[in-house]
Amino acid sequence: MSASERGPRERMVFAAAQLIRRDGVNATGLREVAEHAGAPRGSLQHYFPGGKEQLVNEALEWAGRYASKRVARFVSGMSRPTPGRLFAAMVGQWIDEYQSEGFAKGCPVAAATVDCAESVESTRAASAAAFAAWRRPVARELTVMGVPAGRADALATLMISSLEGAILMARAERNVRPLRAVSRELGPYLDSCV
Amino acid sequence: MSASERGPRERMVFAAAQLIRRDGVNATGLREVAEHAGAPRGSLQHYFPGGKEQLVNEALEWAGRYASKRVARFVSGMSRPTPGRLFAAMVGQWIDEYQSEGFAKGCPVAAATVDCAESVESTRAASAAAFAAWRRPVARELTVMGVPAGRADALATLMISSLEGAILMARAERNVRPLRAVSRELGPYLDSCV
DNA sequence: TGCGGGTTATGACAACGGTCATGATAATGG
DNA sequence: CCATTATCATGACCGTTGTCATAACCCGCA
Repeated sequence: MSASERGPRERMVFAAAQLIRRDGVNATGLREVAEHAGAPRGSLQHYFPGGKEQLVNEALEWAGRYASKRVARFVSGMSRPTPGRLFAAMVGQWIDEYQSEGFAKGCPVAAATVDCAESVESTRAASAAAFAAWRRPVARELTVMGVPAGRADALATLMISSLEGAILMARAERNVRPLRAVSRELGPYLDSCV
Repeated sequence: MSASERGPRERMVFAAAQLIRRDGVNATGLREVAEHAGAPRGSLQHYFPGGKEQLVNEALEWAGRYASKRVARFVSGMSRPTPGRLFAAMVGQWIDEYQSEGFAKGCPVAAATVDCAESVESTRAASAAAFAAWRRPVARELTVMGVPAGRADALATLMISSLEGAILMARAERNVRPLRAVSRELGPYLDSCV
């Protein structure tokens, strides 16, 4: 998740995602995004003629792709992957971040859903797409692991839901306890579904 | 959850909670809260000298108490309560609301966590308190149902996390599918923990 | 009747938001 | 070399926000 030195456009999308993660969509100013990306303010209207709405939606797209890639990487890095181990890896990434960097940031898709689901239709759709882009590879990996096709999608939904909720509670408590709890409680059950 | 005809102070706290549920904390204006509560704008500074921060925190307190009461009511309304049935009731309340009133509103505690966890310390603490006020009675009921004391809190955390995440996904998708999925998948497992 | 508190009402203020208009500069290609 | 696009830079506009100051109202009580 490094702020890689791509073009200014990508940097602004990335910066938007990070600021949304921390403060939510409405509290994230465009001037702040530009500054945080080391990009000129004028570039915003050039690269994102659709305004803040477009920038936010692209940040969600980015987040969906990122989550999807992480799932594939988690599984490919395991010698004998199981549903519980995949879930532990997904949760573990958040535990690691919170322990090493503090509880400043949450999930950008959750933030966009909370802030825009009712007020900005295109962003609501982008949130749904991001969740789907995340859930799809999880479900696919579950079927590869032996989960019946009919249950894979529901289990993937359960995994992502539990993680999202635990992220919220962990940030509120400033404690990784909720993340550990869902990982420990749900992991064995997921493995029993193969 | 009726907008009962209490004093104007309670009405404003209630209205704040509802608007936060819909638009998040930052997009909820104080003028809008007063109007929505049928209360004069001047009353805000009179009843809430601590400003928006105090109002939001009290709305979270209200939400925590409300959730706590609901849990007790769910259990007391069951002839033979089990963990899975309690979870189904908690999820079912959201399914019912979304099917009858649309997907406009989410959980106010989630909204406050997303919007204020990093920017307003007192509100972060209020969010944590609300989550705790919700989790405590759930864990207590689980132990009454026979769940080992050592696991009750973790299972309560799992239940609330899954519900919160499913609420987010349901709002994004404008579909109760995620709520049904977590209810169906997690219910049997919860019952196996007695 | 008049006093005094708890309320309500209204307007102003400073700050900040997203957006747009307008130029300046850099890069590119004929 | 020029011209045409791409990118950057800056300032202004208008709406909204939270907050505050001020004053009027209301109603029980003396």
